[in-house]
Amino acid sequence: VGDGARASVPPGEGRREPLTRPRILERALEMIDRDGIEGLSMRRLAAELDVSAMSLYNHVPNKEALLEGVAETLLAEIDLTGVELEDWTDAIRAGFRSFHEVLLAHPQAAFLIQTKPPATPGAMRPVELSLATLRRAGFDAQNALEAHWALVGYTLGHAMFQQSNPLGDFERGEGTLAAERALPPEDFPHVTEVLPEIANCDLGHAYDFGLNVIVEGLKAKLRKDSQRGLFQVAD
Amino acid sequence: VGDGARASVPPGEGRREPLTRPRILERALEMIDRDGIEGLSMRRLAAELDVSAMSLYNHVPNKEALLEGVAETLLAEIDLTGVELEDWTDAIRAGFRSFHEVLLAHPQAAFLIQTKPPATPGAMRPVELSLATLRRAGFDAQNALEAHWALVGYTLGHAMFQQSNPLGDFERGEGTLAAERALPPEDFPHVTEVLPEIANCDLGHAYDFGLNVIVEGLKAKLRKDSQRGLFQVAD
DNA sequence: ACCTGAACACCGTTCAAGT
DNA sequence: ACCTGAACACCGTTCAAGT
Repeated sequence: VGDGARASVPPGEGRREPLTRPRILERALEMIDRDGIEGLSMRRLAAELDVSAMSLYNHVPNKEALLEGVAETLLAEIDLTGVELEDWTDAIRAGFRSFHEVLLAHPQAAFLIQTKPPATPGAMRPVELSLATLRRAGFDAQNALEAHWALVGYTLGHAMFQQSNPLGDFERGEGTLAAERALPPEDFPHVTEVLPEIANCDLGHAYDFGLNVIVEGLKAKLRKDSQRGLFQVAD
Repeated sequence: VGDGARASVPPGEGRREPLTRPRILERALEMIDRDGIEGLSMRRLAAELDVSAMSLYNHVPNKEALLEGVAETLLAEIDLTGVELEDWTDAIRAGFRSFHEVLLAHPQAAFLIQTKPPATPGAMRPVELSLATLRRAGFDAQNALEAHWALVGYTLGHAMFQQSNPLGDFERGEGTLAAERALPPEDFPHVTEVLPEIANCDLGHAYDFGLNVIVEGLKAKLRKDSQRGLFQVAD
C-alpha cells in the first residue's frame, strides 16, 4: 500500500506474464505447428511457458481438453464472410475454401479437428452457416446434413491425406528410384504415370477440383429432385 | 534326433505358437478394435501374446512400423472384385463402397490409414485400380489423380468424422438437454433442427449420398470437358 | 536366430504442501 | 486462487546377456 493506491501490477521488464488459458492454447498451437503433434507434451509445453508442468492443470483439466481447445482455436480462425454471397454455390465454395486455407496453414489442423472435435458454440458456428446455406439452396434437413458431411468429410480427408500421402515422399531427393523399385511400373502403370503429378501439384488447385465436383453434383441432385417433384414421375 | 527323423515340432496342446509378424499384426488389430488406438501399447500387446515386450522387436522395427503393418492389413481386406464392372461409375461406386465397409467394420481403420499410410504394393493395388478406372472413364492423368483424391479424401474423412462427431454423443442417454443448453436453438436453428437426424441416421446411407454426388459431379465434368473439346468453344 | 530382464529417458496425472 | 516438487503408474526402446 506504500507505493500508490491506484498502482496496478508494475510493468517490469523481467516480469513473467500470467498463465492464462488463451496463452496456453496459443503456445500449444505454436509447438504443434513447429514440432508436430508428437512433439507436444504437457511437460515440454510447461517448460516453454517457464512454468512447472502441473501449473497447466490449473487452467486445463487434462491433455485431451488442451487439444480440444487448440482445435477450437483453429475453427475460430476460419473466415466466414464469404458465406454471405447470394449464389449458394459461391457461398459454399467460399466457406469451405476458407476452411481449407486454415488446414493448409496448420499442418496438423485436420488431425486435431478430426480427433478432438469440440462441440462448443464457437466451433459450431461454421456448421450452422453451412447447413443454413444448404437449406436455403433447397435441400431438406436430411439432405442438407448429408451434403454438409460430404463437404466436411472431403475437406478434412483431403487435407489429412495430402499431409501424409506416402507417394508424396517419393520425389524428394533421390526417392524416385525407391518408388520404382517398390512399385514395379508393369504392375502399377497408372500409379507410375501419376508420380510426377504428385510431386509438383498445387494443393489448393487439387482441393478446388474436388470441391467443384461436389458442388456440381449437389446442383445436379437438386435439379433432379425438383423435376421429380414437378412432373410426379412414377418409377 | 532320437525320436524319429521326419518328426517335426510336436503338436503338444500347451505348446506356445511361434511369434510371427502376421500373428503380431492380427493380434494388434484385435486389440485396436477392442480398446481403441490408445489401448494398444507394445508392452500390452506382448503380454497378450504371452511374450516379453522386447520379443516384438525381433519381428517389427518399432511401434510406428507395427501400426503401418496393421494399416496394410486393413487395406488388403478391401474386396476389389466390384471394380471389374463395365460401367465406370458402377465400378467406382462398388470399389469405394467396399473400402468404406472395411472402415465401418474397424472403427479405427480410417485413423490408421490416414496417419500411417503404407506405400507397399499390397496397399497400392486399390489405388492402381481406382486410377485405371478413372483413366478408362476418360479423365487425363492429372484429373484422374484429382478425382481419386476427391474420392479417397471423402471416404476417409466421412468415416473418421462420423467416428468422432461430437454431435453424435448428444442423443445418447439424456444428452439432448446438454446439447440444447450448449447450443441455444435461437442461435443454432439449423444445427438444432438436424440433431434427431444425426441420432438415427444410417451411416452407410449417408456415405452413399456423398459418393453418388461425387460420381455425378465427375460425370458432369467429363461431359462438359468433352463438349468443350468437340465444339472448340473459345471463351 | 530368437528371446529375455534390467535399465534409460521419457510420459500424463495425483497429491500434499506451500504462498 | 494459483503454483510447486515428489511420487505413481505407465510408456517406447536400447543393451548386454542368455539359449
